Amino acid sequence: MLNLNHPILQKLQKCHNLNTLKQVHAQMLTTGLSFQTYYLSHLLNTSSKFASTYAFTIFNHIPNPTLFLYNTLISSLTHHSDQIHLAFSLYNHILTHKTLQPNSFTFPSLFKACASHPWLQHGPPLHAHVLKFLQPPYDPFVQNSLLNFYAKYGKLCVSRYLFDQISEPDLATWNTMLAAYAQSASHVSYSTSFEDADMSLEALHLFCDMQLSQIKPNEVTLVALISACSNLGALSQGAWAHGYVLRNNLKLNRFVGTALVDMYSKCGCLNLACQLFDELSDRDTFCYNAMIGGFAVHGHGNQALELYRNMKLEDLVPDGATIVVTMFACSHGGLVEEGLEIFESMKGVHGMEPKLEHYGCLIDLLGRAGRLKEAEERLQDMPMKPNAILWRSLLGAAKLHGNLEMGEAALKHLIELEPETSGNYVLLSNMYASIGRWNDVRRVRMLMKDHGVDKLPGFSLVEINGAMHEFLTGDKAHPFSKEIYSKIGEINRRLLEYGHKPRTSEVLFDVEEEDKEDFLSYHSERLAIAFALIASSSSMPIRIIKNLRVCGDCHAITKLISAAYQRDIIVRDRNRFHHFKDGSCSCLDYW
DNA sequence: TTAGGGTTAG
Repeated sequence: MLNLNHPILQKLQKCHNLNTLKQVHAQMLTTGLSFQTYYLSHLLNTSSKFASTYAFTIFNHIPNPTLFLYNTLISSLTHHSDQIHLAFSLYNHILTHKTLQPNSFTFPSLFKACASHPWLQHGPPLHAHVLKFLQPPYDPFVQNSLLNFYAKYGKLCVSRYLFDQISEPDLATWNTMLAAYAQSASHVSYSTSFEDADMSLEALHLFCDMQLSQIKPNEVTLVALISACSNLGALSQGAWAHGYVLRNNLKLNRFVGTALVDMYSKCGCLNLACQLFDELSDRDTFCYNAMIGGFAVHGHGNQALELYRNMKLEDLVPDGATIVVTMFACSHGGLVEEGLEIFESMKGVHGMEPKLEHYGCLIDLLGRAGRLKEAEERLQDMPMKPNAILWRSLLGAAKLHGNLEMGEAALKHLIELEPETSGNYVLLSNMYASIGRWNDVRRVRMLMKDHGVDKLPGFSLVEINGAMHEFLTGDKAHPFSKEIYSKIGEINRRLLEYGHKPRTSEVLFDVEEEDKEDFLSYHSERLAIAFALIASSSSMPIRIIKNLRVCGDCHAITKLISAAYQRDIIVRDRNRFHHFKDGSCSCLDYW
């Protein structure tokens, strides 16, 4: 064991600059090699960047470093993103060394480093080295770091292939694979696409497989499972996972807690999310971010701001994500001045440099509030190149406030950046349709055709008695299809009595008025609502999850249904939640 | 000495 009372180590503890460290180092070189090895590992275990940089300098003075020493130093260097290149240079030392070659301890930290940009490309060649230098069966640490790497590299199928090769996966291996599915799904976006849903469903299936094996889940397992439920909006399964934590005496630590707060919020149960958040004992910035984000997507701007201010009372410092969710809350709550103040405070108060996503929030904040000119100016003055999300935000604002010229300009940039994304064309096309410029609608349709773009099919999910039912626009595949369409007829007749006039301008195509009305009637969320009205208890709120944004007509009609049928309807669309109750919506028509 | 967990603009 290392003697921590050794005078050189005592001096080392007091070193806070390079000059004093150099003096200590000179003394260290007078000691034996074994002491130097201990000394280095001690230095590295402090995990401070200063220490690992200095250890690297000292390392170069050691005549015959052992593989143990190389591995220790590589691992330490990979903990700091700006020193990863040093870790790889040491790895190359090993490769060129006459008598050394990498072992099972060398690879895991390197694969961890490869799991993030800009080191992703280094992963596959490193995998080849594993095959060259190690003998199967491979060490579980190496296998797990490989699974994790391929998931982050965007090759989830390779992770799964490697996972399937492992005859008896251990706890960490199950957890790695589960987390890979859950993270790949949420990573794409907050929306639910077919692919995201598939990945989250796969996580749920994998958890079932795990239960059939002899491996008992731990907190890490449950975090992945709960995240998958958040992505799917699967409340029953998420609540079951919460129950699992309690039944099995797993710790409700801040990881599990944050995942649950996020899950309840993304499944539409903001009250449960709040209750859980209040009960968490060791909250950190992540917990706050999840809760502020929850208030934000449910349209509770003031509560989000209150929490943002309160986190300082717990000595917690906001990070980049805190700013994003809080500005989102301001943007969707019409709290423009408050949002601007937070953006300005990033640099001034918190010493943070705004990133692309923060400018995104800023443009959305100004644009949504109708301050289009300012939004455009801020976009032009940004220190980095605007991405597609930013232009789409400006396009959305231009559409909302009827500024065609700005919309057209934004679309031009968008098509350059994302020629294959249908949503961009649809936004502009709807803008033309809303003012009856059908020739322009046709022109956009042609443009879509030229670029080989198809309109993304809209779909909605609704949970009835624990089972998820899926509907596409105009879908007739459901076993109760006949009843559903007949219910839609009844709803339409009833809403006419409420004075509803369909907003046919929302239909993308130039068709006869009556046909347009039909087309609107069969948007996927209408089918889902009609089915829920038939199949669920009248005392239960209807919960819908939609992959696209709700169209203006569906939004108007859902408000009326909530009054006419006295049902609370909660819709999670691509961006946020809409709580329909007694004829109005929580978004205050500001979405 | 080495692997697996929560939040984030449209």
